[in-house]
Amino acid sequence: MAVSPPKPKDMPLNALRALEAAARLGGFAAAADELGVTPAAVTAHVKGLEAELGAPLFARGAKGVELTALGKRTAPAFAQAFDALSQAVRDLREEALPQVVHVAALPAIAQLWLSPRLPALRAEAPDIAVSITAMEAPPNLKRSPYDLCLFYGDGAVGRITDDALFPVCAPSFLPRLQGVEDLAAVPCLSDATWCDDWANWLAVAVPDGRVVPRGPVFSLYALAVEEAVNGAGVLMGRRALIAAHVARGALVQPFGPQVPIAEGLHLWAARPLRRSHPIWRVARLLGQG
Amino acid sequence: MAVSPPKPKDMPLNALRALEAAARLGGFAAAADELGVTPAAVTAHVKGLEAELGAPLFARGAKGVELTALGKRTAPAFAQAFDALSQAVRDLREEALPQVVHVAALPAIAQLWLSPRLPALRAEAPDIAVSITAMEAPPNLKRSPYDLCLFYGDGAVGRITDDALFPVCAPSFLPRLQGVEDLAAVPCLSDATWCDDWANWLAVAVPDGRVVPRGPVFSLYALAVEEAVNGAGVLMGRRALIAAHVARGALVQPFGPQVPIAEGLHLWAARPLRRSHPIWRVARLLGQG
DNA sequence: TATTAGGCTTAGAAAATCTGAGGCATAGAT
DNA sequence: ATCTATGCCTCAGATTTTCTAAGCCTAATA
Repeated sequence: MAVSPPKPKDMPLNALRALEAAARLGGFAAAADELGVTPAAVTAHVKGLEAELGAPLFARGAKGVELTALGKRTAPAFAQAFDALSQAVRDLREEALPQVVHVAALPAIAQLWLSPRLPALRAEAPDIAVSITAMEAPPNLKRSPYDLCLFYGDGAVGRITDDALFPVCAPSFLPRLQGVEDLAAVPCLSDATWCDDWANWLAVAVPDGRVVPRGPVFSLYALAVEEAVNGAGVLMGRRALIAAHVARGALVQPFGPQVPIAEGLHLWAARPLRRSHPIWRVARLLGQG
Repeated sequence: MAVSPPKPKDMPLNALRALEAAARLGGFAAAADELGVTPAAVTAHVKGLEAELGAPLFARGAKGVELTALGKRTAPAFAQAFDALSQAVRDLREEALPQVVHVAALPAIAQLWLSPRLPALRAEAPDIAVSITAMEAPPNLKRSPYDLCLFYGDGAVGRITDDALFPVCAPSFLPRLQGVEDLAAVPCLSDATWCDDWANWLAVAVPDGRVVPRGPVFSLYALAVEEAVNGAGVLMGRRALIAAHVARGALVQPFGPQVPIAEGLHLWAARPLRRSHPIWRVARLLGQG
């Protein structure tokens, strides 16, 4: 029976967060990814909790981990608590700096769609600073410090614009593209993550389907666009992203139809907002632009 | 505009906890005490948050700190979130080890009142393990991993027993105590935290009040009791705590009245419990004993 | 005027946390 | 049946966070 200060240490908060993420995402690797650490760290955290608890929270299998009954019963409470905490942090940030709006967007969208609209945004709302972070996938808004997300998606809510595919090239490149069949003879630029765009367009434009496009692949769509502008080849363009270049004549459509795609640009916020709120104002200005 | 992994680090959880505690308790020193760290650590945490936030959360004054308007607005959300988190941890612990009940008690109560009752408790509920932690002040049940608290208090809810003061000594010491006035001539044992007990009893027993007790002071009441049993002097006893010694004849009351005191033994739980719950069973068994 | 209480600062120490490399086991593919 | 990919584990060492200790400062109190 100890007397004075036998500090009954609580469980470490970071370990609890790891547990929560692993439980919610169904795996240590996914949790590690969300938390921005290695899976080994998550392993260690969960193991520490289980050791202090004296009972396993996950059943380990070769195909991954699964929550034990104990974990299943207790995990939701942690999710809620951390949600509340994240929300509190977001509110705190916002109260402290109400004039900064953090936008998360796909790199291509950030550079090709959002960037050209920023001057107008600044003009309309000079009091608001817009900070943009590019990332491959939409963040978990409940856990990340972003106010708005701008990505491709396929619902109706939050849709800003639909999109369509069509080939484009520099005006100087036009002579080399008399018809669709010329595609087999010129470099066909494409993006690594949208590698299906060519096939999807060809399926409509050349249903007989004997044209197989070849050409360099870029990991950044904006790079491919730049190359197309420089006359490096023909690009399968996404209307929403190359509209500015087309409008200014830097890119032209040599032939063929515009093929609508299921996904369009979507903009959404972390939560409902008052109409007077800076985040809401930015969303409205972007949605109209 | 960074591209891939510009990890937008969240605020550190431990710093947020320090902020919450400081806001709730109204000072860094108090927060440090609750968290079991030095005030310097709390200072650093809060300063870190303020730096990242770009706005002060506390107004520093020489007499302590006070929340700024920003802090006042945002602190409650953190308190709620951490409450939820603590509750989740408590539930987790309980689900994992439903048969262990953690009791927090005043050292004197733990040793002199609770300890003698443990054998009966074990007999009645052999499936439950009772773990006891002694501490000077009741813990914040919302933030500490204790299931039951056993301390002196003065309400009606949760009261187990009232208490009263009267002098006691070893039977071998009786000859030296013919009357109240002899108190001035013998060692009067007392406890450091209950230093008023002698005065309170004398105020009733000897209203004229010319007796001034002198004698060793102990930081642990149980030590004073032990010394009294060993014939070292006369102790101002608290009935609830020395009942066992009196019953077995190790201590006797030489003279004078029993003076009721306002505070009695109180037992309370962190939250409402089902009657079948181990914690509830322990509480009931203690409340009846 | 001394004392006390509460907070700040700094440098250094301690502890938590993370990484990186190597392993193991299973599932599905060749 | 063997190969490959996935997902997790372990361990040692590195890094970062967090903490302490000691001294200073200010305002209120005695």
